[in-house]
Amino acid sequence: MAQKPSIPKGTRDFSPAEVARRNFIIERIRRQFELFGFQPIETPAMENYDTLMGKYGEEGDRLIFKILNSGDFLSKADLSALQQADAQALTPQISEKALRYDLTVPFARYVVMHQNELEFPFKRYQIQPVWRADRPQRGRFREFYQCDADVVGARGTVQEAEFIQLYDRAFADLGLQGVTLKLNHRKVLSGIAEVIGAADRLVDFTVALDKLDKIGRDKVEAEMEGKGISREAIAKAAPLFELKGTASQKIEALRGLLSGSAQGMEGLDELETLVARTAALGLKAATLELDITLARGLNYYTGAIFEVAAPEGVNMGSIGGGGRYDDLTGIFGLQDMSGVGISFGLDRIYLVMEQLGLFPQTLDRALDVFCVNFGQQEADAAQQLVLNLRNRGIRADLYPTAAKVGKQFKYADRRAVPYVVLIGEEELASGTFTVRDMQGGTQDTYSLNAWEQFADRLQP
RNA sequence: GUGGUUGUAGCUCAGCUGGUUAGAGCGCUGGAUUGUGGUUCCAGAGGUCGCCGGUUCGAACCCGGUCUUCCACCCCA
Repeated sequence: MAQKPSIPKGTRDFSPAEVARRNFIIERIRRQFELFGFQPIETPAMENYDTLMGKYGEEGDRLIFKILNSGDFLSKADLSALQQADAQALTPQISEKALRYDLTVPFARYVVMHQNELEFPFKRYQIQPVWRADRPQRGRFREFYQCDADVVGARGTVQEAEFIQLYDRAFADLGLQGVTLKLNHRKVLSGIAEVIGAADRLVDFTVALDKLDKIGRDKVEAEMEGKGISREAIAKAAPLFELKGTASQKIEALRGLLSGSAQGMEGLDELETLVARTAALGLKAATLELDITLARGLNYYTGAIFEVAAPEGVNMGSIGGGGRYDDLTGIFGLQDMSGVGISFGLDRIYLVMEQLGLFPQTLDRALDVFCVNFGQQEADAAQQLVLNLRNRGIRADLYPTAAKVGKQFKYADRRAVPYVVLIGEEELASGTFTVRDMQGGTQDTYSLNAWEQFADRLQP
């Protein structure tokens, strides 16, 4: 009995057309990464269990794919945890590796391990798959690609401004107009929590605030209260719910609220600098928006926070995100190494571009010239012609068998080949080949010796 | 992790309150057309009804479990 084939939940196969489109996105993003001075690295699909655990919060730990040890792993384990059905205690006993959950923590590990070989500030980019044991949904997979660019070893806001430009150029290069670059600052969030007297409830406060767009002010306030934030504190935060206007106007309004918080004012100064610099440099495809409700990755971000929203009308979670983390390498023993980075979510960008019909049609064409096979002798001549064309950089192929001509034409049609070459008995006798323009339906004849005339027509 | 949803031919889907041989369109194969695709006509192949178990004289249909899909949470790219 044949086994019914399947792949794990949340994973996908990619067809030739899909790979061509994914590569299109990757190439454009990579081009911008390199134009901005980033260098590529790659890291293993698996990291040591201890490298990953505890870096993404409790929720993150749950979503990390753990790899079962090989061999007779039970004999080495302390099985009391198994008897008590305590998965949390048992897992480290039987697993010492895990699949990469993101590209940032492996990068931090890389920087610490290779610190003596690196030139700081070190600018790296990395385009690789990551794995999360999440429940799949549209735009949410268990295996997906991230495209990250990070800089470590430099402080200041110049780099943040660079990343805003990088985002914008990449989306412009992809032809994806209308994305929103949301900007916030961890110090501003901390400052708010400080001045309203809820500094110890920072995460609960920001997580609730983050839902403002989705559930509205009343429910946000109710959730804050439910998390133990006092009514008095919530009342003090009222100006947050009424922020309006341009980024500068919002910053002005926040200065009033945060005047009692040194770090809050520091965050506002940085945001103001970033907004001003971005205004001076200009944006091609994206708009910058100050969003005080943006609260992501608070486990390690310490400065500016970025998130990218798809163009309006496209139902998709964030298609990118990033921020500054002052001490990510500290946990691996390298202190005072400030970093800042951004990430592009390849799979979500793909879905957005597909929905908006932004992929170039030429991506569907994998072959420029297709040569019909009429039999042994004709095929010999055809093969030589095909090789000549390939040497010119033209994608050309010869059908492998002398199948019916109708069938071969149908094949060429399916593969969207623009030109079909015929070298049959007649052509062979006269030393020529016939070219059919599949779109126009016209046919021309060239001498085999003058094949470059045909090549010139394809590549003027 | 919580709650819901989906699964029938390669694809998109019909299939009544359980009842004989499970259908359509598209696609596929062959032919009309032994040197011409995308149009047309004719013929044909193709299905353990996701999987396991249960109820029943009888299950694609009812029940339980499981896997999968999609959705809302949680969280996130």
